[in-house]
Amino acid sequence: MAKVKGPTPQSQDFSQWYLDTIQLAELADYAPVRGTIVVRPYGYALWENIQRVLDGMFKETGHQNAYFPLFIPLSFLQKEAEHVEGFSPELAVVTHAGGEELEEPLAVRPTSETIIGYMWSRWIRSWRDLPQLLNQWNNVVRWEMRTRPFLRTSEFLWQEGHTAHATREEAEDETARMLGVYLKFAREYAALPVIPGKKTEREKFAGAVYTTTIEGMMKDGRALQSATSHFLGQNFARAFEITFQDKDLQEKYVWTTSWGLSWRIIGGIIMTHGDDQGLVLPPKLAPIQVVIVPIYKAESKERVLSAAKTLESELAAAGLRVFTDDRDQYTPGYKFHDWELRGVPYRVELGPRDVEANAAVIKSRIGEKETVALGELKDLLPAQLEAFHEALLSRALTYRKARTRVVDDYEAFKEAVAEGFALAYHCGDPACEKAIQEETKATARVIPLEFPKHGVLQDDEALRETGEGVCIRCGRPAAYGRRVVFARAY
RNA sequence: CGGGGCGUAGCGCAGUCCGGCAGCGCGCCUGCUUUGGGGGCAGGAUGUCGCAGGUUCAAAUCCUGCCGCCCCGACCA
Repeated sequence: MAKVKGPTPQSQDFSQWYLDTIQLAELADYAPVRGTIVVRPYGYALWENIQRVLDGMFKETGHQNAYFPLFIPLSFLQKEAEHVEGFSPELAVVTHAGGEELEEPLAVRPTSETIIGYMWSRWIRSWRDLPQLLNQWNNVVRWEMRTRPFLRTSEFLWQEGHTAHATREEAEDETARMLGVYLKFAREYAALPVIPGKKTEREKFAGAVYTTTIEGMMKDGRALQSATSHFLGQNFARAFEITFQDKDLQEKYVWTTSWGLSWRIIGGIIMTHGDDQGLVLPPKLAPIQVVIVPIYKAESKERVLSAAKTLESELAAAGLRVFTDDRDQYTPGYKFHDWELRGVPYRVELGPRDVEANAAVIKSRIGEKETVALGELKDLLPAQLEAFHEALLSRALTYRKARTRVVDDYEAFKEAVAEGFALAYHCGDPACEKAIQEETKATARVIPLEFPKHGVLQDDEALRETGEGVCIRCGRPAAYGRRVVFARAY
């Protein structure tokens, strides 16, 4: 037994566990500039899988990718009142270039509504130019005061979708449709049981009419906003004069939406599924789904490695992302720990005894070892990975439900948000929300809603209930006609 | 911006009080051996002691100034 190389236990210090795990699993490392990170190959492979899946879903819903510039004239950000107020404090601004002071400072984009709005004002003339259904994969910069890898970094990677429509109905429909895409991605690929719904006025996007969101619960009971889809109304259309001539010959402002998902979702995956051994990755996104660890002595090395390579080819042919760890300098035990730390869903151990018996030992990242005939693996493992996904999703949902409490008095509310989610009535007054935050550190995370047309449904009966009540804090009549999810958030 | 802490090998740290050969663990390199849950033995490499100045025969250590990072708070789609 040698020294233990592993993350700080979750129970001891969850935040430290998170930071340790990212470093030890080689997902990312700190970069020289405060708040910036380097995404290492293993972490980037995870991001690429996220990109590939989501990009396919965007294309299926009719969107096209484009690319808008990193630099935006500072004046653009100032055209929409709420937008400028929301983003000014965290803007990075370029004042010098080419050895000279610039005539107009350039904002490094914190998001692209403004520059896209500007371009649309030039491109859109007729109702025939609508809808515009665009997406871009890029980086944005927001100079946050406190940073944390993946969750809040000075620069981050994401996708931002932007659409423009002829009617309000169409734009609102788009907003709900894309929330549905994110919800599907979260549940069916990332195994994250998230709660869909609307943000309160206080928590909405700066410049939106309203913001929809999916909110997840991390293993420490805190909430993570995992993606957002905004209905922007005509706010940006008016700011940038984006108009079109409609069928009825009238000149009208377009209706726009925007929606985004960032690498923060990686943080969500880590903190939802991980354990004291390290990462646990959902199989559909895992860079490596199955790792083969060959076990041999000098005399059996050739036989075992040959069998491992044959198996690798078979599994790859069956569509699995498989890797054979034939590093000679490490013992099998070391490799077991190493791949568990990296969250690989399934491991196949292949030694002389197994090769002799035409079998292998398999072990799920969250289960026990079992012996299986070699020939069965290519059919068995894909089914096992599917089951693994379901196990992660249901485990996380069970956990969230256990840490969610329906509360009707403020003391119970305080206890609930110290541990997880509180479902409570609220008056809807932003000042009251602020007071709650000051008194409990909790904020309104989401008003649970469903949009059945787009598959946006709750996974917990308690989130579906409607009703009238009085505000948990001030006792005034409640808004929204249902309970709101409150929690401490990342 | 307020409060606290830390800068010494790739990483984690001791040494600083009381000035006197630059250390420990892990990792890394070489060889032999080992390999079914983080092996063993032997040998080896690696330092602008955050930066600048000062005191001294002598500074990681004392003095002065500066810089950076981390944590807590404020801030934050």
